[in-house]
Amino acid sequence: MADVAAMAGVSSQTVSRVANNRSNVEAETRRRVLSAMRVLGYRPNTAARALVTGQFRTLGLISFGFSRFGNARTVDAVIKVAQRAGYTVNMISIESQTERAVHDAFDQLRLQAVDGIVLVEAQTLDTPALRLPPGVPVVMADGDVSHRHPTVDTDQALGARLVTRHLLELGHRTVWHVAGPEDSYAARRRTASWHDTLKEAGAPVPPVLFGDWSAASGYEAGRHLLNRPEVTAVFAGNDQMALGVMRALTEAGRHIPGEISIAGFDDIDESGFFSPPLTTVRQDFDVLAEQIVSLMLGQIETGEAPSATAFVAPRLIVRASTGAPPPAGRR
Amino acid sequence: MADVAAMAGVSSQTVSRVANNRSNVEAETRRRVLSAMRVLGYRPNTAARALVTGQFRTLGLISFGFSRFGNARTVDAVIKVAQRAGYTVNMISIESQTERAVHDAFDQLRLQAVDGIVLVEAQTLDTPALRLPPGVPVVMADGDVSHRHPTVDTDQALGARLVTRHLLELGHRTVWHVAGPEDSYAARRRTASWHDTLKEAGAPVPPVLFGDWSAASGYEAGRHLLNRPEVTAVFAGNDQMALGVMRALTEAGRHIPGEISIAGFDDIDESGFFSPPLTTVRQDFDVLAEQIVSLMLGQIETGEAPSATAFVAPRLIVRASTGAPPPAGRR
DNA sequence: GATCCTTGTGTTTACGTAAACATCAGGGCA
DNA sequence: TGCCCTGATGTTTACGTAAACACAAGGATC
Repeated sequence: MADVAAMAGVSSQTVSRVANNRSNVEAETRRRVLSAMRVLGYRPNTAARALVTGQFRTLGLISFGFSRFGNARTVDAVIKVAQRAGYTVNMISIESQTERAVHDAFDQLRLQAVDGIVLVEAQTLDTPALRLPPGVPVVMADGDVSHRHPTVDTDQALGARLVTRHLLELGHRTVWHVAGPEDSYAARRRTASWHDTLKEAGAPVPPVLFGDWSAASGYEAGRHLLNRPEVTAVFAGNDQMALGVMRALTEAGRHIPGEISIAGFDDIDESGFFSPPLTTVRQDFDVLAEQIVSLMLGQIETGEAPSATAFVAPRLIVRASTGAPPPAGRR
Repeated sequence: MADVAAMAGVSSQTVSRVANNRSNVEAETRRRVLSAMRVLGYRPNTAARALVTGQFRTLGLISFGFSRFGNARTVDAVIKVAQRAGYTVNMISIESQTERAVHDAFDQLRLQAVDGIVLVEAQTLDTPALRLPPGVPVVMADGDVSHRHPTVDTDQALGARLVTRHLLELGHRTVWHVAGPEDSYAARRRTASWHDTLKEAGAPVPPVLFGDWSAASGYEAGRHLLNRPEVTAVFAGNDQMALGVMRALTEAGRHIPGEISIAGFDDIDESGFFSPPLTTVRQDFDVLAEQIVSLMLGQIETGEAPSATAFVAPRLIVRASTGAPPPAGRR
């Protein structure tokens, strides 16, 4: 920086002003400084800048691996949006979802000096009232709304309602449900909404089967469903479990959707090519990420935590895995 | 830090020594300082530390989105290994795979001050001899070996060989291939190895069909294959394309593996639950990540770039989508 | 017993930047 | 004409840390 100042014949402070795009620099001076910067290949030192300003233009992101489709997509989208806003993303991936692990991750990020922290899939924590160390802006993605931090999430309830209604409208007497793990807030909301939608429609509410989001757990659930000849429609908490259910049924010679209709949630890239292609719910992760980052930047700038909760609407994608129930005689 | 020094009755330099775990501090003094640090909730300021040392304990990672299974798994594993080594990972996600975009990402990471940069799936670049700005250690994951940077990758050739041989040994006269995009180095190596394996076995080499890794492109390829009654075995470049091929065949009433055998590459989480479950090749991303990070840290410490190329061996996973060819009469 | 090395500690300094304050020239206004 | 305000720029300082150097005390070596 000193070299640039010398070459341009100005003080280092003026160079700083140009580097930060301040207004009060004469056009001619600015031009000289910029050209000197280019010639010398000057690039501002982030560490020194951060030392003075206390700002790092970096966001921390804590996530629980990429195996859940929604997590991977959310992380990817947040990174891209943050980049556009001139922020870099510092990632931490946690194996176990204990409060302790989250705290450690939090500590590490604060050591690494980030301006704010995004917590993806925060709901799977032991403690619903997670106490995070104060002093850093936080935004929860896909988290429990009761938290004291701003939260952004897909409208899980709406998604589950869309699927359930779709199946009822096809003529099914009721819809069975393979839920995600009980400690997942997203899973709980999907399940609650499925339950409410059935109630509203006056349909009987069958017992819930629980899975863990994996295709294997869906397969298990599917094996159970085989013993219930009255089942004609199944809503799985995500596409992987739907795939597992389909596999179990197909293996047993059941025809989908002729005998049983199956629907999922997420619309992973492969869903359109399952046998048969899967009816599911698509989330808009790009919009989700926009909201997350904008809430975060707002907090960083104002220093205040809005208690806002933003919901992003999902969309029903109808494919070949759902259809009318078989005629009563064949059940 | 000054407060800690005052409370412990030592100089700030001694506090610094304790914080950095230097040896030359008396046990008693160390104890006093540590307790003072705890009481005051002291945490070292990364920016100041980086300003002095020029080290950030941060790795930059450039990746092309998470849609490719291998990328997502590699990124996740690298993050976890880096964390264990006390490094944080700063991620950049690029949409288009042009040299220009990579350069921009590189610049941004250097601004954010990282100690080294990992480039995931570097092979899809326009220029095989990518010229990266010097001065920062680089490790390529899944990249062209001809580059001047150390590279770590799965042994793609071995994987393709395992699948192809497996199919030949089942009695198939030859094996068709749905390849990944031509600009992908991984795809090229899988294809080349498939080709060589057929040659070695004296089997005829059918024309290659190209896809873009997506299930949709696999479906396209599958439709083409339907016109070729002589096809009894297909090796798809990844599991998604294999799924697409299976979908096309199933739709047309073909039985897998009774009439046609299908194999993939990657072993994505869902592959075991396709209809039928998919024979495929599993890569060990954890080992891959270990190698990447260790090569990186080596470079950072010594300042020298080893021209090493490390290959990680994959493993064949045999499931129900492959079997003996149909008897000649039924072909 | 003198010299040297080692060990534990303190003092001074530099890292590169932006904030705070200081200065100076020129223009508007009474 | 004199005052004050504004805009462009320079000067000084602080940010929190670790490196470099200094120094004292004690033990080992000859």
